[in-house]
Amino acid sequence: MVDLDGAISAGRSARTRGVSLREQVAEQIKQLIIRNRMRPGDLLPTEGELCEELGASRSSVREAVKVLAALDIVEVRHGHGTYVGKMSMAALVESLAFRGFLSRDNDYRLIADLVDVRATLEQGFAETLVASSTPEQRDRLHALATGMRTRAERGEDIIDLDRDFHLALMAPLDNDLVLQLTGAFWDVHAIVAPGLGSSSEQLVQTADAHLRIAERVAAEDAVGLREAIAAHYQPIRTNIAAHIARARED
Amino acid sequence: MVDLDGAISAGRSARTRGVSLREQVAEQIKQLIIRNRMRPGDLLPTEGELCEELGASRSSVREAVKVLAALDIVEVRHGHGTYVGKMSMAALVESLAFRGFLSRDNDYRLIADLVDVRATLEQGFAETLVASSTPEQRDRLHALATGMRTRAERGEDIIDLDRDFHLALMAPLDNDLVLQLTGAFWDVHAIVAPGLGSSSEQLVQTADAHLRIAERVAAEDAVGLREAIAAHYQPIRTNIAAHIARARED
DNA sequence: CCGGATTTGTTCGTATGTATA
DNA sequence: ATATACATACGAACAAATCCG
Repeated sequence: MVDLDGAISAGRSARTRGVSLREQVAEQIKQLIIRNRMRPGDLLPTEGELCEELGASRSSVREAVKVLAALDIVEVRHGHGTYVGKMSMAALVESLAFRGFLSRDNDYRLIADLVDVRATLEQGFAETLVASSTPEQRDRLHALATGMRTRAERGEDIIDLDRDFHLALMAPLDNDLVLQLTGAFWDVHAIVAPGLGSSSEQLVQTADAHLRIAERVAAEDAVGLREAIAAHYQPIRTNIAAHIARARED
Repeated sequence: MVDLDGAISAGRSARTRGVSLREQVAEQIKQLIIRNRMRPGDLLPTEGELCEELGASRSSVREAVKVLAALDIVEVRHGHGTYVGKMSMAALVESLAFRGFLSRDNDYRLIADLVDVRATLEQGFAETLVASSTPEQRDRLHALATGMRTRAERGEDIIDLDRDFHLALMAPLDNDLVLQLTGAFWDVHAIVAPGLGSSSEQLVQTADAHLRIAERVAAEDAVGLREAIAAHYQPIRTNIAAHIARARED
Protein backbone atom coordinates (compact mmCIF):
# COMPACT_ATOMS: atom_id res chain seq x y z
CA MET A 1 0.00 0.00 0.00
CA VAL A 2 1.47 3.31 -1.04
CA ASP A 3 1.38 6.50 0.92
CA LEU A 4 -1.11 8.96 -0.46
CA ASP A 5 -0.70 11.58 2.27
CA GLY A 6 0.41 14.89 0.90
CA ALA A 7 -0.63 13.99 -2.60
CA ILE A 8 -4.17 15.00 -1.72
CA SER A 9 -5.20 18.22 -3.34
CA ALA A 10 -6.19 19.82 -0.03
CA GLY A 11 -9.16 21.38 -1.74
CA ARG A 12 -8.35 22.49 -5.23
CA SER A 13 -10.09 25.81 -4.60
CA ALA A 14 -6.67 27.18 -3.66
CA ARG A 15 -5.00 27.13 -7.08
CA THR A 16 -7.22 26.45 -10.06
CA ARG A 17 -5.74 29.30 -12.09
CA GLY A 18 -6.41 28.24 -15.65
CA VAL A 19 -4.80 24.83 -15.28
CA SER A 20 -7.34 22.10 -15.92
CA LEU A 21 -8.26 19.55 -13.31
CA ARG A 22 -7.00 16.73 -15.53
CA GLU A 23 -3.53 18.33 -15.63
CA GLN A 24 -3.57 18.73 -11.86
CA VAL A 25 -4.48 15.08 -11.47
CA ALA A 26 -1.68 14.03 -13.83
CA GLU A 27 0.80 16.15 -11.91
CA GLN A 28 -0.35 14.67 -8.61
CA ILE A 29 0.03 11.13 -9.90
CA LYS A 30 3.58 11.95 -11.01
CA GLN A 31 4.30 13.47 -7.60
CA LEU A 32 2.87 10.34 -6.02
CA ILE A 33 5.38 8.20 -7.90
CA ILE A 34 8.29 10.48 -7.01
CA ARG A 35 7.25 10.94 -3.38
CA ASN A 36 6.97 7.21 -2.75
CA ARG A 37 10.12 6.44 -4.74
CA MET A 38 8.19 3.90 -6.81
CA ARG A 39 9.93 1.83 -9.48
CA PRO A 40 8.70 0.59 -12.87
CA GLY A 41 6.25 -2.25 -12.32
CA ASP A 42 5.01 -1.03 -8.94
CA LEU A 43 1.25 -1.03 -8.49
CA LEU A 44 -0.56 2.30 -8.38
CA PRO A 45 -3.90 2.94 -6.65
CA THR A 46 -7.00 1.95 -8.62
CA GLU A 47 -8.96 4.50 -10.58
CA GLY A 48 -11.58 4.55 -7.86
CA GLU A 49 -9.02 5.20 -5.15
CA LEU A 50 -7.37 7.95 -7.19
CA CYS A 51 -10.78 9.56 -7.70
CA GLU A 52 -11.39 9.61 -3.96
CA GLU A 53 -7.88 10.59 -2.87
CA LEU A 54 -7.45 13.32 -5.49
CA GLY A 55 -11.02 14.55 -5.35
CA ALA A 56 -11.72 14.19 -9.05
CA SER A 57 -14.24 12.31 -11.10
CA ARG A 58 -13.54 9.07 -12.86
CA SER A 59 -13.39 10.75 -16.27
CA SER A 60 -10.79 13.29 -15.20
CA VAL A 61 -8.65 10.62 -13.59
CA ARG A 62 -8.96 8.37 -16.62
CA GLU A 63 -7.94 11.12 -19.04
CA ALA A 64 -4.95 11.98 -16.85
CA VAL A 65 -3.91 8.33 -16.60
CA LYS A 66 -4.20 7.90 -20.37
CA VAL A 67 -1.91 10.84 -20.96
CA LEU A 68 0.66 9.44 -18.52
CA ALA A 69 0.30 6.05 -20.22
CA ALA A 70 1.11 7.67 -23.57
CA LEU A 71 4.35 8.94 -22.03
CA ASP A 72 5.01 5.47 -20.55
CA ILE A 73 5.06 7.00 -17.08
CA VAL A 74 2.29 4.61 -16.11
CA GLU A 75 1.09 1.38 -17.70
CA VAL A 76 -2.54 0.25 -17.63
CA ARG A 77 -3.48 -3.43 -17.80
CA HIS A 78 -7.14 -4.02 -18.46
CA GLY A 79 -8.86 -5.82 -15.62
CA HIS A 80 -5.62 -5.86 -13.70
CA GLY A 81 -4.58 -2.46 -12.46
CA THR A 82 -2.37 0.53 -13.15
CA TYR A 83 1.39 0.25 -12.70
CA VAL A 84 4.41 2.53 -12.90
CA GLY A 85 5.62 2.49 -16.50
CA LYS A 86 9.00 1.68 -18.01
CA MET A 87 9.81 5.31 -18.92
CA SER A 88 10.63 4.32 -22.49
CA MET A 89 10.83 6.57 -25.54
CA ALA A 90 7.44 5.35 -26.78
CA ALA A 91 6.03 8.87 -26.97
CA LEU A 92 9.01 10.13 -28.96
CA VAL A 93 8.70 7.24 -31.38
CA GLU A 94 4.97 7.77 -31.91
CA SER A 95 5.38 11.50 -32.30
CA LEU A 96 8.29 11.29 -34.75
CA ALA A 97 6.67 8.44 -36.67
CA PHE A 98 3.57 10.53 -37.24
CA ARG A 99 5.66 13.45 -38.45
CA GLY A 100 7.53 11.02 -40.67
CA PHE A 101 4.31 9.91 -42.33
CA LEU A 102 3.40 13.54 -42.95
CA SER A 103 6.82 14.35 -44.42
CA ARG A 104 6.72 11.21 -46.56
CA ASP A 105 3.89 12.79 -48.50
CA ASN A 106 6.04 15.81 -49.16
CA ASP A 107 9.80 16.03 -49.07
CA TYR A 108 11.02 13.12 -46.92
CA ARG A 109 12.57 15.85 -44.84
CA LEU A 110 12.22 14.21 -41.43
CA ILE A 111 13.75 10.95 -42.62
CA ALA A 112 16.74 12.74 -44.11
CA ASP A 113 17.19 14.74 -40.93
CA LEU A 114 16.87 11.57 -38.89
CA VAL A 115 19.67 9.84 -40.79
CA ASP A 116 21.93 12.84 -40.16
CA VAL A 117 21.21 12.67 -36.45
CA ARG A 118 21.80 8.93 -36.25
CA ALA A 119 25.06 9.11 -38.18
CA THR A 120 26.33 12.12 -36.25
CA LEU A 121 25.56 10.55 -32.89
CA GLU A 122 27.43 7.37 -33.74
CA GLN A 123 30.34 9.26 -35.29
CA GLY A 124 30.48 11.73 -32.45
CA PHE A 125 30.90 8.95 -29.91
CA ALA A 126 33.52 7.13 -32.03
CA GLU A 127 36.52 8.10 -29.89
CA THR A 128 34.82 7.16 -26.64
CA LEU A 129 33.58 3.91 -28.19
CA VAL A 130 36.98 2.61 -29.25
CA ALA A 131 38.50 3.73 -25.96
CA SER A 132 36.00 2.13 -23.61
CA SER A 133 34.69 -0.96 -25.39
CA THR A 134 35.50 -4.27 -23.70
CA PRO A 135 36.67 -7.39 -25.60
CA GLU A 136 33.28 -8.99 -24.88
CA GLN A 137 31.47 -6.03 -26.44
CA ARG A 138 33.71 -6.15 -29.52
CA ASP A 139 33.11 -9.87 -29.88
CA ARG A 140 29.37 -9.37 -29.66
CA LEU A 141 29.52 -6.63 -32.28
CA HIS A 142 31.53 -8.86 -34.60
CA ALA A 143 29.20 -11.80 -34.00
CA LEU A 144 26.17 -9.70 -34.88
CA ALA A 145 27.83 -8.46 -38.09
CA THR A 146 28.85 -11.95 -39.21
CA GLY A 147 25.35 -13.14 -38.39
CA MET A 148 23.99 -10.44 -40.67
CA ARG A 149 26.44 -11.55 -43.38
CA THR A 150 25.43 -15.20 -43.38
CA ARG A 151 21.73 -14.43 -43.30
CA ALA A 152 22.14 -11.82 -46.02
CA GLU A 153 23.80 -14.40 -48.28
CA ARG A 154 20.72 -16.60 -47.87
CA GLY A 155 18.49 -13.65 -48.75
CA GLU A 156 16.97 -13.66 -45.27
CA ASP A 157 15.82 -10.57 -43.41
CA ILE A 158 18.41 -8.96 -41.16
CA ILE A 159 16.36 -6.14 -39.70
CA ASP A 160 16.34 -7.47 -36.13
CA LEU A 161 20.11 -7.98 -36.14
CA ASP A 162 20.52 -4.48 -37.52
CA ARG A 163 18.75 -2.99 -34.50
CA ASP A 164 20.73 -5.13 -32.08
CA PHE A 165 23.96 -4.10 -33.81
CA HIS A 166 23.39 -0.38 -33.44
CA LEU A 167 22.46 -0.84 -29.78
CA ALA A 168 25.52 -3.02 -29.19
CA LEU A 169 27.67 -0.41 -30.90
CA MET A 170 26.65 2.23 -28.35
CA ALA A 171 26.64 -0.12 -25.35
CA PRO A 172 30.25 0.67 -24.28
CA LEU A 173 29.22 4.26 -23.54
CA ASP A 174 27.30 3.14 -20.44
CA ASN A 175 24.78 5.87 -21.24
CA ASP A 176 21.15 4.78 -20.94
CA LEU A 177 19.86 7.90 -22.65
CA VAL A 178 22.00 7.29 -25.73
CA LEU A 179 20.86 3.66 -25.86
CA GLN A 180 17.20 4.64 -25.67
CA LEU A 181 17.59 7.41 -28.23
CA THR A 182 19.43 5.03 -30.55
CA GLY A 183 16.64 2.48 -30.27
CA ALA A 184 13.94 5.11 -30.65
CA PHE A 185 15.50 6.66 -33.76
CA TRP A 186 15.99 3.21 -35.26
CA ASP A 187 12.33 2.39 -34.56
CA VAL A 188 11.14 5.59 -36.21
CA HIS A 189 13.29 4.87 -39.23
CA ALA A 190 11.93 1.32 -39.48
CA ILE A 191 8.31 2.46 -39.11
CA VAL A 192 8.41 5.37 -41.53
CA ALA A 193 10.90 4.13 -44.12
CA PRO A 194 10.85 0.33 -44.03
CA GLY A 195 13.23 -1.29 -46.45
CA LEU A 196 15.09 1.94 -47.06
CA GLY A 197 18.72 0.85 -47.37
CA SER A 198 18.03 -2.84 -47.15
CA SER A 199 16.57 -3.73 -50.52
CA SER A 200 17.25 -7.36 -51.28
CA GLU A 201 20.23 -6.85 -53.58
CA GLN A 202 21.79 -4.51 -51.02
CA LEU A 203 21.53 -6.98 -48.14
CA VAL A 204 25.09 -8.28 -48.43
CA GLN A 205 26.50 -4.79 -48.87
CA THR A 206 24.62 -3.69 -45.76
CA ALA A 207 26.01 -6.60 -43.76
CA ASP A 208 29.53 -5.83 -44.97
CA ALA A 209 29.15 -2.21 -43.94
CA HIS A 210 28.34 -3.35 -40.42
CA LEU A 211 31.26 -5.76 -40.48
CA ARG A 212 33.63 -2.92 -41.30
CA ILE A 213 32.24 -0.91 -38.39
CA ALA A 214 32.87 -3.82 -36.03
CA GLU A 215 36.40 -4.21 -37.37
CA ARG A 216 37.24 -0.53 -36.86
CA VAL A 217 36.01 -0.73 -33.25
CA ALA A 218 38.13 -3.83 -32.67
CA ALA A 219 41.14 -2.07 -34.22
CA GLU A 220 40.58 0.92 -31.92
CA ASP A 221 40.66 3.09 -35.05
CA ALA A 222 38.39 6.04 -34.31
CA VAL A 223 39.04 7.80 -37.62
CA GLY A 224 38.37 4.66 -39.61
CA LEU A 225 35.28 4.01 -37.49
CA ARG A 226 33.84 7.39 -38.41
CA GLU A 227 34.46 6.66 -42.07
CA ALA A 228 32.90 3.21 -41.78
CA ILE A 229 29.81 4.71 -40.15
CA ALA A 230 29.57 7.31 -42.93
CA ALA A 231 29.88 4.54 -45.53
CA HIS A 232 27.15 2.56 -43.74
CA TYR A 233 24.67 5.41 -44.05
CA GLN A 234 25.66 6.38 -47.60
CA PRO A 235 23.36 3.96 -49.48
CA ILE A 236 20.50 4.97 -47.21
CA ARG A 237 21.04 8.62 -48.07
CA THR A 238 21.14 7.69 -51.75
CA ASN A 239 17.85 5.83 -51.45
CA ILE A 240 16.23 8.76 -49.71
CA ALA A 241 17.45 11.12 -52.41
CA ALA A 242 15.95 8.79 -55.01
CA HIS A 243 12.62 8.79 -53.20
CA ILE A 244 12.67 12.57 -52.99
CA ALA A 245 13.34 12.83 -56.72
CA ARG A 246 10.51 10.39 -57.40
CA ALA A 247 8.17 12.35 -55.13
CA ARG A 248 8.91 15.57 -56.99
CA GLU A 249 7.73 14.06 -60.26
CA ASP A 250 4.24 13.52 -58.87
CA MET B 1 -14.99 21.44 -43.89
CA VAL B 2 -12.75 18.41 -43.90
CA ASP B 3 -13.46 15.12 -45.57
CA LEU B 4 -14.36 12.42 -43.11
CA ASP B 5 -15.18 9.74 -45.66
CA GLY B 6 -13.04 6.70 -45.27
CA ALA B 7 -12.11 7.62 -41.73
CA ILE B 8 -15.35 6.14 -40.53
CA SER B 9 -14.93 2.89 -38.68
CA ALA B 10 -17.44 1.06 -40.86
CA GLY B 11 -18.71 -0.78 -37.81
CA ARG B 12 -16.00 -1.62 -35.35
CA SER B 13 -17.34 -5.16 -35.01
CA ALA B 14 -14.92 -6.13 -37.75
CA ARG B 15 -11.63 -5.46 -35.96
CA THR B 16 -11.82 -5.17 -32.22
CA ARG B 17 -9.11 -7.75 -31.57
CA GLY B 18 -7.64 -6.63 -28.27
CA VAL B 19 -7.00 -3.07 -29.37
CA SER B 20 -9.04 -0.67 -27.31
CA LEU B 21 -11.61 1.63 -28.87
CA ARG B 22 -9.71 4.68 -27.65
CA GLU B 23 -6.62 3.59 -29.59
CA GLN B 24 -8.69 3.00 -32.69
CA VAL B 25 -10.16 6.48 -32.36
CA ALA B 26 -6.70 8.02 -31.90
CA GLU B 27 -5.44 6.18 -34.97
CA GLN B 28 -8.42 7.34 -37.02
CA ILE B 29 -7.88 10.94 -35.99
CA LYS B 30 -4.23 10.67 -37.07
CA GLN B 31 -5.31 9.14 -40.37
CA LEU B 32 -7.80 11.98 -40.74
CA ILE B 33 -5.00 14.53 -40.47
CA ILE B 34 -2.80 12.65 -42.94
CA ARG B 35 -5.61 11.91 -45.39
CA ASN B 36 -6.70 15.52 -45.60
CA ARG B 37 -3.12 16.81 -45.65
CA MET B 38 -3.89 19.12 -42.74
CA ARG B 39 -1.28 21.54 -41.40
CA PRO B 40 -0.57 22.72 -37.84
CA GLY B 41 -3.27 25.17 -36.81
CA ASP B 42 -6.00 23.66 -39.00
CA LEU B 43 -9.36 23.12 -37.31
CA LEU B 44 -10.44 19.56 -36.55
CA PRO B 45 -14.07 18.40 -36.18
CA THR B 46 -15.69 19.03 -32.80
CA GLU B 47 -15.86 16.31 -30.18
CA GLY B 48 -19.51 15.78 -31.02
CA GLU B 49 -18.80 15.39 -34.72
CA LEU B 50 -15.96 12.96 -34.05
CA CYS B 51 -18.26 10.89 -31.83
CA GLU B 52 -20.81 10.64 -34.61
CA GLU B 53 -18.38 10.09 -37.47
CA LEU B 54 -16.22 7.56 -35.63
CA GLY B 55 -19.09 5.85 -33.85
CA ALA B 56 -17.65 6.24 -30.37
CA SER B 57 -18.83 7.86 -27.17
CA ARG B 58 -17.63 11.26 -26.11
CA SER B 59 -15.55 9.73 -23.30
CA SER B 60 -13.59 7.56 -25.71
CA VAL B 61 -13.07 10.41 -28.15
CA ARG B 62 -11.94 12.72 -25.37
CA GLU B 63 -9.39 10.22 -24.02
CA ALA B 64 -8.02 9.71 -27.52
CA VAL B 65 -7.80 13.45 -28.14
CA LYS B 66 -6.03 13.98 -24.81
CA VAL B 67 -3.40 11.40 -25.71
CA LEU B 68 -2.83 13.06 -29.08
CA ALA B 69 -2.65 16.42 -27.32
CA ALA B 70 0.08 15.06 -25.04
CA LEU B 71 2.08 14.22 -28.18
CA ASP B 72 1.33 17.69 -29.60
CA ILE B 73 -0.35 16.05 -32.59
CA VAL B 74 -3.49 17.99 -31.76
CA GLU B 75 -4.04 21.08 -29.64
CA VAL B 76 -7.23 21.64 -27.64
CA ARG B 77 -8.46 25.11 -26.77
CA HIS B 78 -11.19 25.25 -24.16
CA GLY B 79 -14.38 26.73 -25.54
CA HIS B 80 -12.78 27.14 -28.94
CA GLY B 81 -12.11 23.86 -30.66
CA THR B 82 -9.50 21.24 -31.48
CA TYR B 83 -6.70 22.01 -33.93
CA VAL B 84 -3.80 20.20 -35.53
CA GLY B 85 -0.83 20.55 -33.19
CA LYS B 86 2.65 21.91 -33.75
CA MET B 87 4.33 18.48 -33.59
CA SER B 88 6.82 19.72 -31.04
CA MET B 89 8.99 17.67 -28.69
CA ALA B 90 6.72 18.44 -25.75
CA ALA B 91 6.18 14.76 -24.96
CA LEU B 92 9.92 14.05 -25.00
CA VAL B 93 10.57 16.97 -22.67
CA GLU B 94 7.87 15.92 -20.21
CA SER B 95 8.98 12.29 -20.28
CA LEU B 96 12.68 13.05 -19.81
CA ALA B 97 11.98 15.71 -17.21
CA PHE B 98 10.06 13.21 -15.13
CA ARG B 99 12.88 10.70 -15.39
CA GLY B 100 15.27 13.47 -14.47
CA PHE B 101 13.38 14.17 -11.25
CA LEU B 102 13.51 10.48 -10.41
CA SER B 103 17.25 10.25 -11.10
CA ARG B 104 17.87 13.43 -9.13
CA ASP B 105 16.87 11.55 -6.00
CA ASN B 106 19.45 8.91 -6.76
CA ASP B 107 22.51 9.25 -8.93
CA TYR B 108 21.89 12.22 -11.27
CA ARG B 109 22.42 9.66 -13.99
CA LEU B 110 20.01 11.08 -16.56
CA ILE B 111 21.43 14.58 -16.25
CA ALA B 112 24.98 13.33 -16.73
CA ASP B 113 23.89 11.26 -19.73
CA LEU B 114 22.04 14.27 -21.11
CA VAL B 115 25.13 16.49 -20.98
CA ASP B 116 27.08 13.84 -22.88
CA VAL B 117 24.41 13.74 -25.58
CA ARG B 118 24.23 17.51 -25.90
CA ALA B 119 28.00 17.89 -26.10
CA THR B 120 28.43 15.03 -28.55
CA LEU B 121 25.70 16.32 -30.85
CA GLU B 122 27.23 19.78 -31.03
CA GLN B 123 30.76 18.42 -31.43
CA GLY B 124 29.67 15.87 -33.99
CA PHE B 125 28.22 18.57 -36.20
CA ALA B 126 31.26 20.84 -35.81
CA GLU B 127 32.68 20.24 -39.28
CA THR B 128 29.36 20.77 -41.00
CA LEU B 129 28.71 23.87 -38.89
CA VAL B 130 31.89 25.70 -39.81
CA ALA B 131 31.48 24.66 -43.44
CA SER B 132 27.89 25.77 -43.97
CA SER B 133 27.34 28.73 -41.62
CA THR B 134 26.60 32.02 -43.30
CA PRO B 135 28.12 35.37 -42.24
CA GLU B 136 24.73 36.40 -40.89
CA GLN B 137 24.53 33.29 -38.73
CA ARG B 138 28.05 33.88 -37.40
CA ASP B 139 27.20 37.48 -36.59
CA ARG B 140 24.09 36.42 -34.72
CA LEU B 141 26.09 33.86 -32.75
CA HIS B 142 28.66 36.48 -31.83
CA ALA B 143 25.98 39.00 -30.91
CA LEU B 144 24.29 36.50 -28.61
CA ALA B 145 27.60 35.67 -26.91
CA THR B 146 28.56 39.31 -26.37
CA GLY B 147 25.04 39.94 -25.07
CA MET B 148 25.59 37.17 -22.54
CA ARG B 149 28.93 38.75 -21.59
CA THR B 150 27.55 42.21 -20.88
CA ARG B 151 24.59 40.89 -18.93
CA ALA B 152 26.81 38.50 -17.00
CA GLU B 153 29.03 41.41 -15.93
CA ARG B 154 25.94 43.08 -14.48
CA GLY B 155 25.05 39.89 -12.64
CA GLU B 156 21.89 39.50 -14.69
CA ASP B 157 20.36 36.21 -15.76
CA ILE B 158 21.50 34.88 -19.12
CA ILE B 159 19.43 31.72 -19.34
CA ASP B 160 17.25 32.88 -22.25
CA LEU B 161 20.27 33.95 -24.28
CA ASP B 162 21.91 30.61 -23.53
CA ARG B 163 19.00 28.73 -25.13
CA ASP B 164 18.98 31.04 -28.14
CA PHE B 165 22.72 30.60 -28.53
CA HIS B 166 22.62 26.81 -28.69
CA LEU B 167 19.76 26.96 -31.21
CA ALA B 168 21.62 29.54 -33.28
CA LEU B 169 24.72 27.36 -33.18
CA MET B 170 22.87 24.50 -34.86
CA ALA B 171 20.86 26.67 -37.25
CA PRO B 172 23.34 26.38 -40.17
CA LEU B 173 22.63 22.64 -40.38
CA ASP B 174 19.18 23.30 -41.86
CA ASN B 175 17.96 20.28 -39.92
CA ASP B 176 14.65 20.82 -38.11
CA LEU B 177 14.99 17.60 -36.12
CA VAL B 178 18.35 18.67 -34.72
CA LEU B 179 16.96 22.07 -33.80
CA GLN B 180 13.98 20.56 -31.99
CA LEU B 181 16.13 18.00 -30.19
CA THR B 182 18.57 20.74 -29.18
CA GLY B 183 15.74 22.82 -27.76
CA ALA B 184 14.14 19.83 -26.07
CA PHE B 185 17.36 18.68 -24.41
CA TRP B 186 18.07 22.22 -23.28
CA ASP B 187 14.57 22.45 -21.80
CA VAL B 188 14.97 19.17 -19.91
CA HIS B 189 18.30 20.35 -18.57
CA ALA B 190 16.79 23.66 -17.43
CA ILE B 191 13.79 21.98 -15.80
CA VAL B 192 15.64 19.22 -13.97
CA ALA B 193 18.92 20.93 -13.13
CA PRO B 194 18.26 24.66 -13.01
CA GLY B 195 21.29 26.74 -12.19
CA LEU B 196 23.66 23.88 -12.86
CA GLY B 197 26.61 25.52 -14.59
CA SER B 198 25.38 29.05 -14.19
CA SER B 199 25.93 29.86 -10.55
CA SER B 200 26.35 33.59 -10.13
CA GLU B 201 30.15 33.65 -9.89
CA GLN B 202 30.38 31.47 -12.99
CA LEU B 203 28.20 33.72 -15.13
CA VAL B 204 31.09 35.56 -16.79
CA GLN B 205 33.02 32.35 -17.36
CA THR B 206 29.93 30.82 -18.97
CA ALA B 207 29.53 33.82 -21.26
CA ASP B 208 33.20 33.65 -22.23
CA ALA B 209 32.87 29.96 -23.05
CA HIS B 210 30.08 30.81 -25.48
CA LEU B 211 32.14 33.65 -26.92
CA ARG B 212 34.97 31.23 -27.69
CA ILE B 213 32.53 28.90 -29.43
CA ALA B 214 31.29 31.75 -31.61
CA GLU B 215 34.87 32.74 -32.42
CA ARG B 216 35.83 29.21 -33.49
CA VAL B 217 32.81 29.04 -35.79
CA ALA B 218 33.77 32.40 -37.33
CA ALA B 219 37.35 31.18 -37.77
CA GLU B 220 36.08 28.03 -39.50
CA ASP B 221 38.20 26.05 -37.05
CA ALA B 222 36.36 22.76 -36.54
CA VAL B 223 38.98 21.27 -34.22
CA GLY B 224 39.05 24.37 -32.07
CA LEU B 225 35.26 24.43 -32.08
CA ARG B 226 35.09 20.93 -30.67
CA GLU B 227 37.51 21.91 -27.93
CA ALA B 228 35.56 25.07 -27.18
CA ILE B 229 32.35 23.05 -26.87
CA ALA B 230 34.06 20.57 -24.55
CA ALA B 231 35.33 23.47 -22.44
CA HIS B 232 31.84 24.93 -22.34
CA TYR B 233 30.38 21.76 -20.82
CA GLN B 234 33.30 21.12 -18.46
CA PRO B 235 32.09 23.25 -15.52
CA ILE B 236 28.63 21.71 -15.88
CA ARG B 237 30.11 18.22 -15.62
CA THR B 238 32.06 19.33 -12.57
CA ASN B 239 28.93 20.66 -10.91
CA ILE B 240 27.08 17.42 -11.62
CA ALA B 241 29.93 15.40 -10.14
CA ALA B 242 29.78 17.59 -7.04
CA HIS B 243 26.04 17.01 -6.73
CA ILE B 244 26.54 13.27 -7.08
CA ALA B 245 29.18 13.29 -4.35
CA ARG B 246 26.85 15.30 -2.12
CA ALA B 247 23.99 12.92 -2.81
CA ARG B 248 26.11 9.93 -1.81
CA GLU B 249 26.70 11.40 1.63
CA ASP B 250 22.98 11.39 2.43
C1' DC C 1 -21.77 45.53 -21.61
C1' DC C 2 -24.76 41.85 -22.43
C1' DG C 3 -26.81 37.64 -23.82
C1' DG C 4 -26.94 33.67 -26.74
C1' DA C 5 -24.58 30.14 -29.37
C1' DT C 6 -20.80 26.98 -29.72
C1' DT C 7 -17.29 24.10 -27.86
C1' DT C 8 -14.60 21.94 -24.45
C1' DG C 9 -14.35 20.63 -19.22
C1' DT C 10 -16.34 17.90 -15.52
C1' DT C 11 -19.46 14.88 -13.15
C1' DC C 12 -22.39 10.96 -12.26
C1' DG C 13 -24.77 6.59 -13.00
C1' DT C 14 -24.89 2.40 -15.39
C1' DA C 15 -23.56 -1.47 -18.00
C1' DT C 16 -19.94 -4.41 -19.99
C1' DG C 17 -15.48 -6.81 -20.65
C1' DT C 18 -11.45 -8.86 -18.45
C1' DA C 19 -8.34 -11.07 -15.23
C1' DT C 20 -7.62 -13.46 -10.72
C1' DA C 21 -8.75 -16.62 -7.17
C1' DA D 1 -18.26 -22.33 -12.64
C1' DT D 2 -18.70 -18.52 -9.37
C1' DA D 3 -17.39 -14.45 -7.20
C1' DT D 4 -14.67 -10.41 -6.83
C1' DA D 5 -11.98 -6.59 -8.36
C1' DC D 6 -10.76 -3.75 -11.93
C1' DA D 7 -10.63 -1.29 -16.27
C1' DT D 8 -13.57 -0.06 -20.45
C1' DA D 9 -17.34 2.21 -22.48
C1' DC D 10 -21.63 4.78 -22.87
C1' DG D 11 -24.92 8.68 -22.31
C1' DA D 12 -26.94 12.51 -20.19
C1' DA D 13 -26.50 16.60 -17.70
C1' DC D 14 -24.32 20.79 -16.11
C1' DA D 15 -20.17 24.05 -15.76
C1' DA D 16 -16.76 27.00 -17.86
C1' DA D 17 -14.47 29.35 -21.68
C1' DT D 18 -14.75 31.70 -26.04
C1' DC D 19 -16.80 34.20 -29.69
C1' DC D 20 -20.11 37.18 -31.88
C1' DG D 21 -24.04 40.11 -32.75
